[in-house]
Amino acid sequence: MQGREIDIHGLDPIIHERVRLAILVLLSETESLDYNSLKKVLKITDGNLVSHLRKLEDNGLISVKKSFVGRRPRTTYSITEEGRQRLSEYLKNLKQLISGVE
Amino acid sequence: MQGREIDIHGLDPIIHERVRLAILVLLSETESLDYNSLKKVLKITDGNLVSHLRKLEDNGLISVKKSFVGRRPRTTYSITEEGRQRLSEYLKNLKQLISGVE
DNA sequence: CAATATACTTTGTAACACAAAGTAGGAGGT
DNA sequence: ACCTCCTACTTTGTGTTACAAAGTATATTG
Repeated sequence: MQGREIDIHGLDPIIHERVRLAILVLLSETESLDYNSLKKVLKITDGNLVSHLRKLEDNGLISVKKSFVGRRPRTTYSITEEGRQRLSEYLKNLKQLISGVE
Repeated sequence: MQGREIDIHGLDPIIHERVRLAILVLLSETESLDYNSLKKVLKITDGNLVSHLRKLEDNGLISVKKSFVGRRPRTTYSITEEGRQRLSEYLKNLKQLISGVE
């Protein structure tokens, strides 16, 4: 217990939020995902999804590309290099925290 | 990506908070911890710590015992059986979410 | 008697998550 | 021409939250 290292401040609050963590994980696994795919997978409301995406974008963790498929708009999200690194750092700290439970 | 199962709602919001998660992990590793040990390990303010402990207690995840050592008060915290189970369930879902990154 | 320790409570603030409803601009159907 | 649907939002609102700072009661130590 005294030898146990606990660093909650290593858990980036921008990343440590359920929806945003899920988005980053999803984006880290694929090249990119569009808005509707994210909405379907995450099962959350539009307002909710958009605000989390905006926060991730504002923090430089994801990038956004707007295009058209036929005449329909498509917004596509990708994780940035910085996002990948910060996610990795977050996961390192998270795993250290939860390692040894059970 | 379409086969990927993502269930953010399986991540209990009571547990999914940095300080509370850390407290539960710490308590799951030892018999019990007193207030001051928690404060030292977590490096947070009193008000902050107390409020998180209260929330965990109110939700039945930890139990609280008050005693005296000499004439000094000592408050001791333990994880409950329910807390252990809910932490375990939370961790199962969390690990599933972050598995496969990198 | 002053300072320190324990374990809080009170007060305040700024941020946050989330839902519900509304919007624009085009597509497709009748 | 009209209506509904789709995408990707924005706006508005509500209730909760995390957190810090400061104060408190009780007791011990210097």
